Amino acid sequence: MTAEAAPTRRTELLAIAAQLFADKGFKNTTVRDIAEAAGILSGSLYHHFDSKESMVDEILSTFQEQLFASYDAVLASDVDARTKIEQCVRLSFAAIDEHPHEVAIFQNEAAYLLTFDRFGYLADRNAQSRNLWMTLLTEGVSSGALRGDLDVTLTYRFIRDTVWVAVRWYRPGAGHSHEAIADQYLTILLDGIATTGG
Amino acid sequence: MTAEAAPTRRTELLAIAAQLFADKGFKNTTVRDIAEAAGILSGSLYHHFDSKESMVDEILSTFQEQLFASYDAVLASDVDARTKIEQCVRLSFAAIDEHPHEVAIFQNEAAYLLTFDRFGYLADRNAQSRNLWMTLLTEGVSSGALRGDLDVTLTYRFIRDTVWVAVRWYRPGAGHSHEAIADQYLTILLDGIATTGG
DNA sequence: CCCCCAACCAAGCAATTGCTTGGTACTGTA
DNA sequence: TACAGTACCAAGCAATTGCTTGGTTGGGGG
Repeated sequence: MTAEAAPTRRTELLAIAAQLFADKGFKNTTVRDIAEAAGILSGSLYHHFDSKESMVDEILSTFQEQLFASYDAVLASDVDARTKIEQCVRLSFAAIDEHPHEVAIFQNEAAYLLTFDRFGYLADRNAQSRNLWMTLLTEGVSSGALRGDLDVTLTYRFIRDTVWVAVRWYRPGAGHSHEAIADQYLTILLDGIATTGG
Repeated sequence: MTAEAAPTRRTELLAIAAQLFADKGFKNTTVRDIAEAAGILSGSLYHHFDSKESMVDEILSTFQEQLFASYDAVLASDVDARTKIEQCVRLSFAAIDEHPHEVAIFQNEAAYLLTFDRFGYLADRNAQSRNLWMTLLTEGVSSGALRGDLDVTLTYRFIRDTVWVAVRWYRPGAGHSHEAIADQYLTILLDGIATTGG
């Protein structure tokens, strides 16, 4: 359905749609908005796509595939849990840097899109992400790298939320680099903001 | 405009609308949805409110007023910066517990609503909140209670995001209490998740 | 008994929405 | 020259949207 090497125009239109979906929301973006931004009429979009839903679908599924492939690479590597946690965090901030629109759409629209059957794969990806973090955190605790009194479920949620919600304010090429942000965040997460011995 | 002791029915309708706005989004909730949930016809809503916009407006402004009043109480108290930070965090999780719909609406719809003049006060509240946290964090750093190498702007964003985004998964009366969540979060924020001496 | 008024209904209007249909311009290939 | 395929236009339809209008109901105060 979505397969093979995409022609240019289709990809262009998806990028335009992604930006609008990210900025104004899916429901709040009309097909006429997308068409106007692309310099064509709204009906012409249906030469390229079945529906407005198909557009978000293709945007999100393509992104998720890339993202989880890079998570898998980290998991397969031969380092300890704490290092894997660090790498996953850095990787997530890098994803925000490279695909801000896609991340924003997922953050803002996932709950709504999940009410449709065709977006069930988003729930699967959520579960996959949850497993990943829970495994790493549990490993970290039992190996002694992380504090024993951690509630891993809560810690997972805090990490997930703080990392991804950064898409709301992070702008590529403005202020901090995504690497610098990841550094600061990891410092806070791992060692806290209080002075030691407080 | 919004003043004085509210009659019962109006408040009921606002509560119904708030739940729908929080669950499905403002744009994605129709006046017919609200009316149906209230057991009346959509036109009858306009006996109580000017417009759909007026409903969110009243929901959000009322909540923000309460919230910032309680922040002010903390700021006026005579304790050190670190204690004030702790109290503000606890207070925020308590707000999520007591007004989950209002918090969710503000989190999800603020960006969109800010495109209308009438919601300009939301930007003012954001600035007010930013000032509050930046002041407390800067005080904490200069008094030596917080680490000197902190980027206070980034730290402010991390705290703000992590606290408020909890509204996405926190459900009053299920699993952890909001106090327990605040405890865990403060532990992580202040002392980190790594074992000391790592 | 009358009147008032808050709360609501019944019906519908104008605008906006996603999407369809039938046709046209242009480009490359044989 | 004929043909095919891509990318688009022009026009409009059916459904949904927020909101309006004029009228009805039922309970409480005088």
